[in-house]
Amino acid sequence: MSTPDINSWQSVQDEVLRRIHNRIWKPGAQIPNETDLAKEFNCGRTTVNRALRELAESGILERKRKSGTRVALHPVSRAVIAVQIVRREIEERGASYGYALIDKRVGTPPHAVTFAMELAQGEEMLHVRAVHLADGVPYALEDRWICLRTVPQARDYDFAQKSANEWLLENVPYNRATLSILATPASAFEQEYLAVPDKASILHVERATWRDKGPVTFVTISYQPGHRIISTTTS
Amino acid sequence: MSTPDINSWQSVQDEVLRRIHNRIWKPGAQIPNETDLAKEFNCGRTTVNRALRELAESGILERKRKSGTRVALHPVSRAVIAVQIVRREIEERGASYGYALIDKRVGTPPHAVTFAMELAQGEEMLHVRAVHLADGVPYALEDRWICLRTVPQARDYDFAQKSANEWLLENVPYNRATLSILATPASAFEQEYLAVPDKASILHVERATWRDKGPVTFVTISYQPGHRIISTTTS
DNA sequence: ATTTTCTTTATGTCTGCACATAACGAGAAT
DNA sequence: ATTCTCGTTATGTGCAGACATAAAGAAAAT
Repeated sequence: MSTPDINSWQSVQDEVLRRIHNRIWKPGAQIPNETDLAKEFNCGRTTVNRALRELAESGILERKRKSGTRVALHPVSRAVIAVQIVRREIEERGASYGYALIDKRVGTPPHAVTFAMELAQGEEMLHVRAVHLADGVPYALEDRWICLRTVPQARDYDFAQKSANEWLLENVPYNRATLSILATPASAFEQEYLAVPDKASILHVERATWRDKGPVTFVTISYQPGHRIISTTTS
Repeated sequence: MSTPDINSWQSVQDEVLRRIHNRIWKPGAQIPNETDLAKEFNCGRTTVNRALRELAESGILERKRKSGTRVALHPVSRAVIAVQIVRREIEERGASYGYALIDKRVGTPPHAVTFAMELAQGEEMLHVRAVHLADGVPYALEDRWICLRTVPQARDYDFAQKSANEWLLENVPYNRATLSILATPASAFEQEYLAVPDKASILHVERATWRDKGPVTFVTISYQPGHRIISTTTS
């Protein structure tokens, strides 16, 4: 064989990627099966399997039993964004973190919220709003609805010191989550608490979480104009 | 053992997740090592390893050689967004796809572009602008700079029929990519071609790609107001 | 006390082998 | 021709055993 021993799953992956990038294996074309590749690379089939499995997960290859493996025609690359507590986000930028509770009250959530949480209307929930500060300047607004049926202990917790963002993460585990990113002009509320001009363009991240079948919370994080969400590179 | 045989990596993962959700294993706490878990679940260590490895990749567990495995204190959950060609995006919504080239010319890109592509200034690049239509209505604008040094064949390609988006993906492979999401008020250009009112809030996705060391392209996709980027759920 | 070296431990990976499972396609039964 | 059955094939997964490697902690040397 011209290729020297390629006997780590990482090096197999590298070689496969090289062949795809160099069009030795063209988009849509089938590649040799695992057994043959293992023979060529002089390694175990398990090793080849792991290399190819990961590439399939990342969308570069398409695999089907019996049919074999082919190079994806229109690779759907997956951009991964890290979702973490806002305090961490701010601290990672090297800024000092500050937090202020705006209000906390029980009420009936608007349609948009019950819809996103897959709930019928009318149920009372806890509404918590707060502002996260970076070096004393408003960095993001948190507008959160907490389901009191799933998280009754939230009613009595005072969110003045610790943000609901952190409190929930530490105390209420979740199973399932959705995330959605959108842009809107700044609302009057956002204008006031983010201290931005009229009609500024605000980036929002909406996130709903569930614990088993029970809805936990729905939150909108609204960032200062100019904020960017940056994806860590994949493939 | 109280637990019946758990001998697929998927079921091991489920059981581990169950214990984390039920606080049997608390955030920050160490969990038994692979060998012990394999014994308890009556399966091979390989199986446990795969289950735990995946959970570590998804940020739920933190693993370190010798130290062992612990439940992440502040899990950084990873939201995955699918990045694909705009035509597919539109077709998946059940709309008919349309495309129109706005202009194509050679010029010097602005600072923002050369910065994102990690280039010095002054190099001439191909600037292509186009609009993608869903059911005849503007869906997104594509504003793209193509590096003629890396992709010289782009100069002579006529982007009137096929969008640069698709042409590049089919003809110029890339290794590395960055992605960034932001919101801005609609520019005059966007107002005109997206047919939106003054000061509308536009969601942009910026993406730069490289082939080995060579910059390939930098593109901004600007969506209609109200557009959402939705993440596929992870764990 | 500080630094260096060694041992121990848990994870990381590779291997060969086995069997499970999806799915294509040939051939039989209708 | 259509439907059904079944063998073939490639991927998916499980296992035991082995060695590699990072890293914490103990022991030894300075």
